[in-house]
Amino acid sequence: MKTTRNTAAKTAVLEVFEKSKTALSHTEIQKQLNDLCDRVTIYRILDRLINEDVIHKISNLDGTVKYAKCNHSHQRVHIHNHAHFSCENCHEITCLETVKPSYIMPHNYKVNEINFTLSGLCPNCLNSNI
Amino acid sequence: MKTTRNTAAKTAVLEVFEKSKTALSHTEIQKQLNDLCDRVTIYRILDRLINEDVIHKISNLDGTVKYAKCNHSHQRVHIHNHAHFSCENCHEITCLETVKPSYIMPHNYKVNEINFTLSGLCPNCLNSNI
DNA sequence: AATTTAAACGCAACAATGTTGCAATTGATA
DNA sequence: TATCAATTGCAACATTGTTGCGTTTAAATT
Repeated sequence: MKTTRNTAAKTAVLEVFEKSKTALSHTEIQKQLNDLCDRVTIYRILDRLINEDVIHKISNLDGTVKYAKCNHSHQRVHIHNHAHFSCENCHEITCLETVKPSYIMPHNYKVNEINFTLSGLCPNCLNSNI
Repeated sequence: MKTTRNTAAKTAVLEVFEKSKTALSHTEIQKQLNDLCDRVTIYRILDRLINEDVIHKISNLDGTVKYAKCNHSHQRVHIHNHAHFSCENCHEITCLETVKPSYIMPHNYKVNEINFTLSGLCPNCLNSNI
């Protein structure tokens, strides 16, 4: 079995996630790291963190991709079935841990994963009277 | 006001959509058109068709983007709040027009659009005993 | 049918995002 | 400390999408 290592770059990426309340894109992470490591290294760290179930990947409506820390629900099988909110004004993406959609599927489909993303105005931008 | 024209390329793109039951990516459309027109032209046609509310854009879980014909619900405001199903085996994306999620939002959010994508196995692949 | 003109097009160039191969470096273990 | 596989940097490449500009063309007007 392959082991995983704690490197300076990985620690730095994790710190960036700890400090952020919202989901981050690869580019945003790169800027915050301030050239501590290569662009490619960040991609590989993100891949590892996803495999380790430390972060999860979010595909936004407009095609952009972001990453967010997982709230450790101590379950054996970790499914990200919570919703994400994408603000049209500030472009921040937040996890709505409490929002879980209910729905009725047609027969003959096997659902393994769901992605529920809402977009509009977040509380911050709504209050700013945009 | 700007007018819109019926060009050979646009007609061909529409025919491709008519023939397809599933959502299509830009690359898939290009292949089916068999170099009838330029890559860029397809992008511009897709943009126009979205503006005309003839097709809609779907961002998949894995970050890929596809387009599908709109089922004309003769409403004044056209909102695509139906679900999409993405098959993990054959990678086809289909619109689940009948599936609409219900959910409860926290206060202070203004929701303008929702994206509900489910992934797993479609009926075809489920029956094939993958 | 010929003229007009803005929409649509092709081409080239560019930007953003993500991937791969490989040699060099480094963390963790013995 | 020596070892060795995990990790990294670098270069190169692939894919996807955008922009500018000169040319072509649909369709309305004459």
